Amino acid sequence: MPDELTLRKLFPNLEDGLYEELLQYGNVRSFAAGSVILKKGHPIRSTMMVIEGVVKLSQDDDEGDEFFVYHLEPGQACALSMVCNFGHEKSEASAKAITDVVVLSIPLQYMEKWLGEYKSWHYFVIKTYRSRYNDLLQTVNEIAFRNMDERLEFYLLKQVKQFGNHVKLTHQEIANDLNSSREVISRLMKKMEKNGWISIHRNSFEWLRK
Amino acid sequence: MPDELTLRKLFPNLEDGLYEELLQYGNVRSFAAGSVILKKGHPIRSTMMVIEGVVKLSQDDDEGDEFFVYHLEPGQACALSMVCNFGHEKSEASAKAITDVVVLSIPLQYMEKWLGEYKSWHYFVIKTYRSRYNDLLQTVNEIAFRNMDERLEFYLLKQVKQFGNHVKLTHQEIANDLNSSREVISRLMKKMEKNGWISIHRNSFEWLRK
DNA sequence: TGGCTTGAGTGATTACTATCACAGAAGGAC
DNA sequence: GTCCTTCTGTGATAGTAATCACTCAAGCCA
Repeated sequence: MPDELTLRKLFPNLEDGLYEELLQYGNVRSFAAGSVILKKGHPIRSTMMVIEGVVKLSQDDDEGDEFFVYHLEPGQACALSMVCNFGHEKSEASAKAITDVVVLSIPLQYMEKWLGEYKSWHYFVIKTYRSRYNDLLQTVNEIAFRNMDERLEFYLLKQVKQFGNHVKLTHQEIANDLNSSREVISRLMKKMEKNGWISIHRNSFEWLRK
Repeated sequence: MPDELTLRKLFPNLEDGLYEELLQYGNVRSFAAGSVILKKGHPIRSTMMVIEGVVKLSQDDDEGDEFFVYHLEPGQACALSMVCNFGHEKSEASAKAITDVVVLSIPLQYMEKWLGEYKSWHYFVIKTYRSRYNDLLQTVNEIAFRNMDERLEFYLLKQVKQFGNHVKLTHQEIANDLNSSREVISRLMKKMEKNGWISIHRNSFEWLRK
């Protein structure tokens, strides 16, 4: 359960009154590691501000494949769930709790109301969009121009940055995130291990290279 | 040279005073078809609102390859050039005039000033982000999950939607936009022609399918 | 008209990735 | 320990796209 001090640390530079309203009208919601927060095709009724844990955003296709787009960490908010004040669109992507997660869920009417009342809020919203937009651009870059070995390297580095040198992921999970196949990932990681970049364990790997 | 009426038509629902300020402080800039409006790596000093013509946004890699991301048409604005009020970032992408283009260029200080003064302006900015964000998500979807034949079909349809049934593009240009090669595009388009979807001319093609 | 440039068509080859088919290893359950 | 499930490693094969090497066609222009 977040208090005002936590909010101030995670989401700095908002107006005083806004912190109070966030606490008053936001709903604290917890998700266990592995659970689905937002599913493709479902309507979005609130904005998520991440308080604790890591949320994985994926782009889904019609066959149920999930393509990793980016992580949200504490202090970040979901851009997808900010679009809906202008319509009642459905989610194109899905969000999943990777670790245990606590979010502050802001009902859309407040989301919109505060846009008019708090300058810091609309800066926050715009900043959120900007960050997620840049993340997406980088993703486009990688899948448009890079081969699987480079994409895997970028991907693993993102995981290491998020979870530390020892990352718990199976080859199958990595393959899903990159829309590839387990065998391909297995081979490429074996090569990285031979080069001394990583060491491979069951269900996890360790990043060795500086 | 746009007048207030034109602006009102292209960018509806802004406040009265804002139209006047747009005309007063925005700079009208024209670009000939084919010229480069914004280049990767250059700092962004203003926001572009498209008045006339079509602007192509591309994501560039380090080797100079350009990957088509989306079109901007009259009444739209460039999300990329809206990020900079929070820093002095450089462009990750490039913008090119496809037809003769007229844009209203808004210096960043006004861009930011109006965010505080005009509610309609920050809605406009957020709406712009939202649209471009969704465009990007669709792009990710296509390159992550689709084969070249499907991506080509999507691509050609986007061109047709933008320029009408008869589109002037060489196979080489299409290949560049999709980060593919001329021969591949040539073969796939030949197949589409055999299926009666298009007819191929020198420097152009025609969309036949309903 | 003939040369020249640019764009398009097509076969052959190569590279990368996906898929199939297993074998073997690790670890939990009993 | 033994069984069983899950994860990983690896060869063989197939499919898609990129690259190479040409030929041919269209249109300019002198």
